Amino acid sequence: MIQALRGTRDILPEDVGYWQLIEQTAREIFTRAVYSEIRVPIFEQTSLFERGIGEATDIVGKEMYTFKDRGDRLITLRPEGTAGVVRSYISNKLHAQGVQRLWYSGPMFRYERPQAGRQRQFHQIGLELLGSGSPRADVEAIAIATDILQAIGLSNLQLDINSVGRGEDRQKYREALIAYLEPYKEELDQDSRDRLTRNPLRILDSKDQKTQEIAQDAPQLVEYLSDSSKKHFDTVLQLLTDLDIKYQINHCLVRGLDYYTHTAFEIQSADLGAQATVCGGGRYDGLVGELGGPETQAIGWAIGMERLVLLLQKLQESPTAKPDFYLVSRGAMAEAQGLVLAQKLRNAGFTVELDLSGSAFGKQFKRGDRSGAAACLVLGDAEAEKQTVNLKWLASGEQQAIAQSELLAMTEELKTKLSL
RNA sequence: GCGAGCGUAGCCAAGUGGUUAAGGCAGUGGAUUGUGGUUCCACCAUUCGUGGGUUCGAUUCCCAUCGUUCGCCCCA
Repeated sequence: MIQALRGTRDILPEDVGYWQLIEQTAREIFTRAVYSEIRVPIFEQTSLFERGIGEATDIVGKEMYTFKDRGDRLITLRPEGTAGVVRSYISNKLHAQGVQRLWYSGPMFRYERPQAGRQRQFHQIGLELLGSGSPRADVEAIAIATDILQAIGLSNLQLDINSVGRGEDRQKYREALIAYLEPYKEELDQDSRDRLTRNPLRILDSKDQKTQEIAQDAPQLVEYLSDSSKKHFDTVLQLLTDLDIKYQINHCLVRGLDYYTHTAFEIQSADLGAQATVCGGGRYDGLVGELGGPETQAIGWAIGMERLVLLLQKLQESPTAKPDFYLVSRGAMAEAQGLVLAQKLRNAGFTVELDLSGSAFGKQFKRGDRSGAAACLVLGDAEAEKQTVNLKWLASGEQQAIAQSELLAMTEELKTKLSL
């Protein structure tokens, strides 16, 4: 048997309702803030991600799906959305049109060990706001994220926020941190020792007891922030308070992608396992310039769809569509008329499920009942002969014979009855 | 990339080194050849993820492999 590749998953009809709920909610909220959808390619030149995300990051170093195509081009399946959107912003000179408010959704690919809430092909909805350095831009972006999460019914979420400063601030801090930690090298846990040169900021977040103690007295990133960066951060926090968005400052919060500057944030759920982050993002004022565009200030985030679905599954049954009518028919003439009637009702705006089995009426009713339909439409030889149809409301059992033409003429009445 | 657990039907599962692998849900057919939600009956795994080994004999023990779950790492 051919099985789906490791870390990929089929989203089956029984679950697709969750996905549609999330997508629809996000779309509405984006639209209200006048964000436009952008659709960019799923694969790009490998160098885009190397330059954008950073050569030293885990994502680029060991998680990308990279291959050569038949034309010998080095290609990578996108591991995240921002680099592609920024590339498009530059290629299409969108910067010439002022501030760009964009959103996207779709699959991303990372070669990781799968576990709950982590797959190799996973899906994100993301926002990118390009062309503004205002703290209000940061807060608008964050507010849209919290609105979406709230609108789909999630609570018990926590917003962690930090400022990672400008690239050069962070570089200076990084050096100071390494200088501080170096003497303790032997006392650090194995993971942290490995991170010392690669990603020292993450050491502050280590779960190891001893490492925690050492990290207590380490220099703090805030001390290295420029005055303007501090001011920006303070304003962001003030604006969040104005919007009544609760947050927690987390000085250890750093993001794994090199392009972040100033504001960095994560939204986590306590109801997930180790993969608790449902939304992550931040400001990336250097990226557009880095990739060959004009210096442009920007902020963005991405939501992990699979993780949201996991949370929703705990909260509610999968939203499924129930038909208004279930059409029961038996006999050649009746079945032909039934198909025509079903189509006409559908065109009039009703959802109609057509029983194709040709089995006994009893069986068809049983299936009709299970479909959750409000009513059955029954067509047998007798009805076909007279061009009528029996309308049976399943809740009450009440049944009436109606001319087919009349049924189609009473759509308003039916819609009222179905509360459509 | 590292550590640990798991893998019996579409789903949930019981089971044992020995001729025929419980049960439930779902599905299909029938009781009821024109009327559902209840009930009853029948059917539904030559096979226990896959490959190899040990054994007279393995779904059961061992190894490998694939998948999955949890944690580390990383991240959405």
